[in-house]
Amino acid sequence: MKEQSYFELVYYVTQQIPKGRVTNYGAIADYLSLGSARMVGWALTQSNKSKMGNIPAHRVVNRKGELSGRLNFSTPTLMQESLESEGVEVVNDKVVDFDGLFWHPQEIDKL
DNA sequence: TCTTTGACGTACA
DNA sequence: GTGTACGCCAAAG
Repeated sequence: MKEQSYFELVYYVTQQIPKGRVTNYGAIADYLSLGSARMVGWALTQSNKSKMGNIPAHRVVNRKGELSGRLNFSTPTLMQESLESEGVEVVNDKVVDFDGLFWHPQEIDKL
């Protein structure tokens, strides 16, 4: 992969997240060596604001498995609805069995 | 240019 | 378990 802007890398990783699985900002940031999980959130914020609606940002949650960024979506419920639509149980804005559904970006290298 | 803010995470009291 | 503090880096004002 060529050197791209950090947000493009985040887009790529986010798109590689398998359906029904989730990951967190820290994992992506560490995988891309961004040095800060905030960069991931920043990129995702730009992604939803941009015309790029292909970014499954709803599969990215914080370390606790909480849907911290749902307010940034078109509608606050879109994130939860999308996850539940993929088979991910969400209760009280948190992913159920987050530890079990967690997906490591490092899996991309295995593909 | 400096300051503030942010979809975070870890450490510590 | 909760609240505070700090690091991290980029964008916006």
